[in-house]
Amino acid sequence: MKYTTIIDIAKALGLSKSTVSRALSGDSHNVKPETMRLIRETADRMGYQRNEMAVNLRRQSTRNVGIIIPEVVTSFFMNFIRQAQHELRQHGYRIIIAVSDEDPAQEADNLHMLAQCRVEGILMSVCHKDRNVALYRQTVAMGIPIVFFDRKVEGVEASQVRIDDYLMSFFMVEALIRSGCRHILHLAGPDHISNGYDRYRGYRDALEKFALPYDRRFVVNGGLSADEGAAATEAFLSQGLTPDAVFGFTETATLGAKTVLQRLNYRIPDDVSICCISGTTLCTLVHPTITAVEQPVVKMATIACRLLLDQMAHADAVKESIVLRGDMTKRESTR
Amino acid sequence: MKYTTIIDIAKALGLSKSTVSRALSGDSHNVKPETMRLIRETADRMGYQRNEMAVNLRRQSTRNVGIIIPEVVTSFFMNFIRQAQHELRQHGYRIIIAVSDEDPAQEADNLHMLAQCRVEGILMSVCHKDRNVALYRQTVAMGIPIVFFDRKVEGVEASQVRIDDYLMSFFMVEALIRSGCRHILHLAGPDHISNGYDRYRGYRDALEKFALPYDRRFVVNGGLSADEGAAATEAFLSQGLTPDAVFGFTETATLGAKTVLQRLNYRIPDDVSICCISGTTLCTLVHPTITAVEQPVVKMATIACRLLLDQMAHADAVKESIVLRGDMTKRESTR
DNA sequence: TTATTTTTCGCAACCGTTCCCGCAACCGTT
DNA sequence: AACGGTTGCGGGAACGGTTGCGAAAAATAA
Repeated sequence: MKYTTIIDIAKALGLSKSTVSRALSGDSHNVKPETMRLIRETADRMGYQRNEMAVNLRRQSTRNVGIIIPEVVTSFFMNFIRQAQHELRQHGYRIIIAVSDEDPAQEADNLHMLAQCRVEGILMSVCHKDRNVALYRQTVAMGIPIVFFDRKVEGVEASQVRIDDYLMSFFMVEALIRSGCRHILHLAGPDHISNGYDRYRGYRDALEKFALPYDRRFVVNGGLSADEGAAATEAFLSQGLTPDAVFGFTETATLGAKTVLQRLNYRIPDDVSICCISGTTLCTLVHPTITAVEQPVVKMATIACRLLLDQMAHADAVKESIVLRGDMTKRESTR
Repeated sequence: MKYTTIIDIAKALGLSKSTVSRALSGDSHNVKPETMRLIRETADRMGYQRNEMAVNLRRQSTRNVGIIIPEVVTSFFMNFIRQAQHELRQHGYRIIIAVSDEDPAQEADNLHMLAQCRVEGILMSVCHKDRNVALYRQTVAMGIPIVFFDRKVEGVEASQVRIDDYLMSFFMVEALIRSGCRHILHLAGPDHISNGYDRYRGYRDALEKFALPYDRRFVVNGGLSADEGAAATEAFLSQGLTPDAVFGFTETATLGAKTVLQRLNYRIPDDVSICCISGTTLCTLVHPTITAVEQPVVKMATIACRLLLDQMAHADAVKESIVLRGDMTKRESTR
C-alpha cells in the first residue's frame, strides 16, 4: 500500500511541493486560482489522502482530545461520547476513545497512550477514586488539561462536572419514606468510586431526618452490573430480611435486583418500591418503569467540553467544579 | 507545553540521539547495559513520552485499525468494540473508533479520517446498504483491508461476518406459529439495511410453510429506536388490528412495542407473544424477559479480527464470508 | 521606457524518530 | 605485530508535510 504524497503530485505537475501544499491547504493568497484548480484535480485523481501524522508533527499540534471512560455496559457513557463528539467537532477537534474496563492499570495505560498521541486535552471518568491520582496530577502538570466528569476525584487541580450525588440520593430516599417505606435496601456502589459514599450519606441522612433506625444489614455492595446486583439481592434476601423498597446506586445493578424480586413474585410497587440513581432510557423500557434520577448527560457533556475548551485555549483558565442537579422522574416502580 | 524528546535526553547525557533511540526501543544488542539503564532512568526522570506521530511517520506504519459503527444506542456494538480491542491489542494494534450515527455522509467522513490517520485495516458495520459502496471499493483498492460485520454489504471484495438473518428469522417465526400464533406483526427494519430484507423473507417463508395468509398490513417499518418502535406499534393498533405476536427486527424497537402493549394492558405472552432478533442482555432485564436471537458478539468480533489480521498480514489473503448461527433463547415473552 | 508593487512560486529548514553505515576501541589469535 | 571479529556509539539521511524568506514573473504606476 503506497499512498500518494504531495511530492508525487508536485512531480506529476512539474511544481514544487510547497505550492502543492499551499494549494491543498487552501492558501488562496499565495497560489494562482488556475494552479490551485489544477493541483486539486490531480490530487483527487491520484487519490491523495494527506498524512495526518506528518502534519501534526510539523505543526506541533494534533487537534485531538482523548476521552477515557471506565466501562461500556451503561449507555450513559456512550451518550456522553456522542454529545462530546458533536460539541468538539465544531471546534475542529477529533476524539480518541479509550476504555479502562474499571481497571486502574488499563486506565494508566490509556493515559500514557493519549499522551503519546499528543492529545491536547482529556475528558475522563475515573475507575478508582485514588489509585491513579498521582498520574492525573503528573498529566496535568505536563500541561495536558483534564476535565473529570461523572465520577468525582479529589486532590487534582482540574475542572470537574457531575451531579449532586448526596442531594439526589437524599431526595430519592426521602420520597421513598414519605410514600410509606420503612425498610429500604440500599444497593451501594463499590468503595472505590467516590460517588458511592455520597449516595450512601444521602441515604443515611434521609433516614435520620425521619428518625428511622439505621440497620447496616440493609446496605449491601450491589456492584455495577445486573448480575452483581442480582447476586447481592439474593444474598440479602437469603438472610430472611424483607425490604419494602430498594434504592440502587446504579441502574444496571438495580435492574438485576428487580429481576430477582419479580422472579420471587414480589409485586412492584405494592410490595416493594424500586428506584435508583443514574438511570437512562433503560428505566423507561422495563416493566414496570423505574423511578430514577437521570444524569443530564447532554448538559454534562456540553459543560465538560466547554471547560476543556477553556483550558485548552488558555492554560491559566480557572478550574471550575460544576455540580448539576439530576432529573428525578417518578415512574411506576414507586408509590 | 513542551515535551522532552530523545534529543533532550541525548544532550543531557552527552550521547547521540541514535543511542538514546536504541536504548529506549530496547535494542540491547547495540547498547551497553550500563548505558541503557542510565538512559532509561533519565528518560523517566525527565518525563519522556515518545512521539507516536514521529515514530509512525518514520516507520511508515501506524499499528492501528479503525472501527466504524453506525450507532451507540445498542450495547451490541459496544461489546463488539470491547472484544475487538482485546483481540487486537494482543497483536499490538491500537483502535480508533468512529461513529456514523446512521448517516452515510458521516460514514464517508469517518472513512476519510481513518485513511488520513493511516489505519492499516478497518472493521466496519455500515449504515446504508449501498450508498457508500463506491467508497468502500476505493478504500479496499487503495490497500486498506476492510472487514464488514453484522450488517451485510454487497458488491465489495471484502471479508464479512454476520449471522444468518434469514434462517434465524424463519426459525423464530416458525416457533411463534407452532405455539399457536396466527396474526404476527413484524416490525421490519429500515429498507436501507440489507439484513432487514433477509429477516423479512424469513418471516414470509415461515408463514408460507404453514400456509398462513400474508397480510402486508402486518409488516410495518419499526425503525431502530424504542421510540420509533413504539410509534409504529401505536399506528398499527390504531387501525383496529389485533396481533397475537410481535416479531421485531431489532431489540430496541421491539421493547418500544412492548411498552405500548403493556400500557394498553395486553398480557404477555397470554394475549400477545413478543420476540426479536439481535437481542442483548437487555432482553433479560425487562419483565417479562424477551425471547430473542442473540448475536454471538464475542465470536463475531473474534472472527472479524482474525479475518482482518489475515488481510493485514498478507494482502492476498482470500476474502471469506462467514455466516454464524445466532443463539435463540426462549424466554417468558413467548409461549 | 523604467520603477515599483503585487502575484506566484521555489528553496530550505524543521518537526521527532528510526535505521543504515561507518568508525574506533577492544578482544583473542596467529 | 598484524589481523579479523565483535561491541558500542555517532553521523546523517530519510519519513511527509508546513512555512518564512527571497526571487522571478507579471501587473501596475510613473
